Amino acid sequence: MTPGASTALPGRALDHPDRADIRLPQVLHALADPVRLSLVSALAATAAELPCSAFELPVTKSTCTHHFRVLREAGVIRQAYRGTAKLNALRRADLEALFPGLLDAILTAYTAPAQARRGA
Amino acid sequence: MTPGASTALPGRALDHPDRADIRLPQVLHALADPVRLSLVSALAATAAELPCSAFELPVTKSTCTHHFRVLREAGVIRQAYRGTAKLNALRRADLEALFPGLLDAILTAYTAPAQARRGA
DNA sequence: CATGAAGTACGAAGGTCCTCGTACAAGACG
DNA sequence: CGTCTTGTACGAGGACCTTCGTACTTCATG
Repeated sequence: MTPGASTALPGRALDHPDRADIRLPQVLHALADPVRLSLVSALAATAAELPCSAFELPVTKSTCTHHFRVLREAGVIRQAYRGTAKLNALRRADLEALFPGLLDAILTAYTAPAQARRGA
Repeated sequence: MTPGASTALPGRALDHPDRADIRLPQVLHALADPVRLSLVSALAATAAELPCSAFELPVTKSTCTHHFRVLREAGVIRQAYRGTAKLNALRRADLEALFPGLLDAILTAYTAPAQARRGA
């Protein structure tokens, strides 16, 4: 299942798509899920690397692993092991180079969704 | 003004979500499909209302109807009958008010996808 | 009226996705 | 070494999505 992607990482290695292999439909699909949208929003808010356990999600660990994998395989986040934890970080530079303004527009729309909806 | 184009349509009526009911995940999901992305791109390029038959799609009429319905129910386009034809138009103002910059970012990413992909 | 064009409704097949439970692997630590 | 934490792998169930074919409606026009 691992097509020779082993490098010099301490633990296991993870497959990430090259910047040139990131596709817009896949990114949009990855961000079209509420759970993943909240993950990405949390990552963008901290601007740091977070382990999976730092998120409070309404799903189980298995599902969490699944969502992180979808985000990673779409090219939205980068994951790296550090001990038993796995740190997650947004691929802001890659996304900005490929789709300028897209991530910010989505994060803005997600973080401030009420301005045009009601007076709240 | 076009006769009877404001309140009651001459033929059948179509359900459109209110601006306040447009949801980001649904919009992203609607735009995550290559067929629908091409539809939206074509609509944005002409900045006019187009009938369904104006698009050359690799799918049948039934599938085309389905995709237009997904876009309409997500709040991305507005549809109106005119005779036997059905005109489609982007809901740019609504989308821009709810998700500033989102549509432009997606259209830019879709229309000019090769600039940052050089060397691949 | 008859014909044709544009689009819809309905149902079906095949695939994908989200969620979960359970069993397991890798590292930290006493 | 034994145990705990963190996360994975695998499979299953149920829902949803995409695509199509066929029959149908609606409207324009000769």
